[in-house]
Amino acid sequence: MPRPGKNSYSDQKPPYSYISLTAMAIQNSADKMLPLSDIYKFIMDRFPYYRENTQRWQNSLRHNLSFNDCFIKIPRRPDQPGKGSFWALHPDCGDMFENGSFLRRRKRFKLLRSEHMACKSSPMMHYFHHHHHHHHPGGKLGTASGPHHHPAGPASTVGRLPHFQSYGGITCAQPGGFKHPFAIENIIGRDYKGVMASGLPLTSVMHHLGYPVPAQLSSVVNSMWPHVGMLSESMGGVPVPASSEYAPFSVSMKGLYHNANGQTLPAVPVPIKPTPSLGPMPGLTGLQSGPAQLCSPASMMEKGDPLEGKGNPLHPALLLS
DNA sequence: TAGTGTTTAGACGCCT
DNA sequence: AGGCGTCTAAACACTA
Repeated sequence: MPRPGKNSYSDQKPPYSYISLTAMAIQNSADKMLPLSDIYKFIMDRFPYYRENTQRWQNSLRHNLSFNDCFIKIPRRPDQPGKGSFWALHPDCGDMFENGSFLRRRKRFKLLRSEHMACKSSPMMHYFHHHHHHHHPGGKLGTASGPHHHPAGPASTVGRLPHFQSYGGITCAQPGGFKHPFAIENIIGRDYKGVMASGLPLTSVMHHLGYPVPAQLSSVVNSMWPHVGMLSESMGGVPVPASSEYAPFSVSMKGLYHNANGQTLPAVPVPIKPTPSLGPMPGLTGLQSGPAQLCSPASMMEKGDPLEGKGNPLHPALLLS
């Protein structure tokens, strides 16, 4: 049984899918969003295997970003020039992975067509188009590139909310607090909790984009995403739910409502996929099992769990520490 | 021009 | 067998 060394992955392919690797990179960032180049960088820094054949895997990675609904594109602010957009995790993608492990993906995160349509024509979009169109001189808000015929789901940015989708990955709650060895927290590093505790995925992105978030948004949120009503109401001043900590893969609810200075922030719409079986805020109990809709970071191992088949895999935490 | 983003297509393995 | 998820390749468009 080979024990992991610092460079254990140097000559072999890490047991993570590109989705996992991308999710790791994004989760590891302070703002929960990264430009493509930084995602590349993260992967190459952590996994020497990917320092070669860059064209191949980077093409695949880009494909995944575009193809998978769990990744959302966030436009750059005018004062942050550069190539490409930022990429973040869809707040509803958390449950993709089992036990918070990046080695196994529970299910594919996919927006429904109706959700794409709803997003596209949402009043929220109108709001932001109206108030913040200046952020997009190019006007390319998600390249609406015709009908989606991809069998596995629309890959274009149609229906994505270029501004709003940027909650930058409300991370995933892990029911029961179980820390899978391949969980993001262990994979990325010890400061993960600190990052998560201090970061405001939603608001940081809002700030990043320079958007004011008026209270009137609450009503819009309620009309668009009734299932997040609790969230919007809470953000309007109602105290946050008692169980506001969702370790290890979650963001404190406080983080959603308060900025770094402890100020209460207004509502921010979170286009969480409607899930009839869930409560107002999916996964807020922190004890959910089953079809939780919280963002559980990923664990992706599409080709079987190495814990089962190939023996105990190398512990990523040992690589990253 | 290089990097970025989208889309299509084929192949493979796993699961039901 | 069929569905699904992933990987790879490639073509193409857009943009800094």
